[in-house]
Amino acid sequence: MKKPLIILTGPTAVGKTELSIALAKAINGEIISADSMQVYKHMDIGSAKITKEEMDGVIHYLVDVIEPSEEFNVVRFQQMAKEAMNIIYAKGKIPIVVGGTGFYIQALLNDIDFEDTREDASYRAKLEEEAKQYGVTYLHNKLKEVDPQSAIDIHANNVKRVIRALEYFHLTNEPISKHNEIQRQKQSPYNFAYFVLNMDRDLLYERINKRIDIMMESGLVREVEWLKNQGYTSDMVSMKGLGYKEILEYLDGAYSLEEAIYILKRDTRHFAKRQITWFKREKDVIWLEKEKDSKTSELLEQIISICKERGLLS
RNA sequence: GCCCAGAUAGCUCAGUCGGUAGAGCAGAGGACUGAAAAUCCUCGUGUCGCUGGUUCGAUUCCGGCUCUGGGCA
Repeated sequence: MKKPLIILTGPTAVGKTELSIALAKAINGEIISADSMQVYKHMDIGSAKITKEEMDGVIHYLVDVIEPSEEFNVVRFQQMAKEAMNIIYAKGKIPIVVGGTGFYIQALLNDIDFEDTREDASYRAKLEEEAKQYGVTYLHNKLKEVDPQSAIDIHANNVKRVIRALEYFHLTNEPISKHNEIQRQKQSPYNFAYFVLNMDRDLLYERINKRIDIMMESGLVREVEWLKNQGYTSDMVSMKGLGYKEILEYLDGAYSLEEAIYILKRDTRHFAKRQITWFKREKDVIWLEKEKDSKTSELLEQIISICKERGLLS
């Protein structure tokens, strides 16, 4: 018998948090965050991290659990999220995965197998050096030799993914394209309902702009200054997050605060668009349209009735 | 009031030695299977301010008008 799993996602600033709390309370569930930034400690304002008050007693996993200097990625997410799910199931409750990182959700939902494909930092560094030295085409040609399918799928300019494909081959002697092909066939081991909350694009962009103004008022600059003073640097994955990257560059004098805010708003809008593109491609997704005057209770009703239809709730 | 410079894509601007135009940004679409808030790909028709004139033909040259900067009074 497949175990139940509810997913609630959507682009940044659409209003996932509020709805997720209402949902968790209504069905006595617990929340697992699928957010690549809210996992980090000390990064509260820029990641729009849920506060203790907002949680309102609902138990959250994977929020505020690792240091900004630590490595975090899909695989760690998957492991930690699975552990959290087991704890929740043991209590006889339903896990609700909430957050905007589509890749993480996919890895968890379809239980993608990453086991035999560790990363090799020194080999990566070597390839990065080669890309700099001989250009992106050189690396891409290298990939063409060992994994022609990936060379077709991955654009030469996409150095990160070219490197990952080469690294995969280096470690396993198998093309990553084959691995992807197999993983893509996977069916989810869960009885799930995958909700994507979305709204009119212009309205969403307005909310994003406004949210960033609020972040600035709440002291985003101070937060980033503090992180900088703690020794966290721009080469860390955590500091590449939206809000951190831009403010850090402002603090380093790359541009004025006004420019930094403009870029931050713009890049956050671009990010939201990419998120939507991701969810459009995912199968078995249930879109929830949030209108300007939608009430949380109405959206909640929709979610619950669909969950009941699918046998997730009685 | 006079002088000068502008007025071209949502914005900033380029350009057409007269044959109805193109960049950046914004915006849109897409990819993604151990960096994913990362990384990468694709997409440019708009009364060329209005109105007369010259011309086979004007966004381009000439005149007038309107508006916007700047200067002089």
